[in-house]
Amino acid sequence: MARLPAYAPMLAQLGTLTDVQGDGWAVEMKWDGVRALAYLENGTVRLMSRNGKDITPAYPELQLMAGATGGRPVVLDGEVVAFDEAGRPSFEALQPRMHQRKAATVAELARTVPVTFMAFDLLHLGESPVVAQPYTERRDLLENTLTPGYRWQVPVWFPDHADRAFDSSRQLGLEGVVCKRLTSPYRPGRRSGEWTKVKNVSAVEVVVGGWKPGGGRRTGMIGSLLLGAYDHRGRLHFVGHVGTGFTQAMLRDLAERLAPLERRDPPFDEPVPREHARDAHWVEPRLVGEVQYHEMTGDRRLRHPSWRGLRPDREPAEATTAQFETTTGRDGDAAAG
DNA sequence: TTCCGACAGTGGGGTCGCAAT
DNA sequence: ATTGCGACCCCACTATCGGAA
Repeated sequence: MARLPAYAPMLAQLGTLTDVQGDGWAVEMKWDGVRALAYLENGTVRLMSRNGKDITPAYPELQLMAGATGGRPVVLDGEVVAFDEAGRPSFEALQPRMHQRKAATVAELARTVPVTFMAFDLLHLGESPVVAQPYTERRDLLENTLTPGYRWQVPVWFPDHADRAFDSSRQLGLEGVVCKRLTSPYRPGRRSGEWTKVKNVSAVEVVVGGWKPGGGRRTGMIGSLLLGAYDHRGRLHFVGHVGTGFTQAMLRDLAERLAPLERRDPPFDEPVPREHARDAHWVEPRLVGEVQYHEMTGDRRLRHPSWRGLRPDREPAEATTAQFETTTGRDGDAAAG
């Protein structure tokens, strides 16, 4: 029997809701997990990461999926997802699973969160590639080929109305939506607007409490900024770094503004972890800037932060941790004591 | 001519494994 | 035993270049 050919996953382009107005779109929820192509043949499941690494040993429970196609060899595109107690996809819950190089023991598995494979596309069926067929055809084939199981699903898609689906994704605490052209073929390894992702992002104001020098092309310039926000008692908390989103001009401007604010000690009212404090230059917490981010991590740090620019119209006191609480939902402020 | 896509290179949070201390 | 570092996973972003539109 012929071995299944290797594919590279098609990638989505980042866009906004205005990019996906009108007819002809399939709208799917965006799952916050690990992208994987699943090769099902000869009673086994082989999982390959976006970069072509074999990640099969990390997710042994997905081997059961091998029996879900009636013995037909297939290549599936999907996302490996872990869910938190609230039933929402949680990249944080998935992280302990991601680095497994060898098959996990039963005892190890019992201590971790099980994963679910969300199969959203079909690239190969039996002896034939189906990548040239349009989205709708591939989805029909997928739904008729893969029998859903306890640890794998074929998530639904919606025709058009990306705005409504996007609202739902926000309410459900999901990452956003991915819109795909109904007529588009699967283009392995390519990134184009035929797949457009629209992500839930939040913007907050933060105080610059320090900076770290850059390396490589950023040698002699700012590498990243150390950010803070004030709690309701006026204590300045460290909320992470931002190292992207700057243009060359912004980096020069920031360096000029930060130089006269330099001080000896960290301005934060809590210790900054040593690995973050190393090489850091501290400044008076006067500069307020806007940062876009995806979510807060369990350590109350910004995930996927990017710098938007200075906010000279804001006072440092306006950069509050309360901004984060409204975006993360539950909290309870127990950390303050 | 302009625009798009691919690539390289910078930066982030996080985990794990290994070598140096 | 601790620490530092790179290799992975997720990513945002800038700057550049060649080719398509």
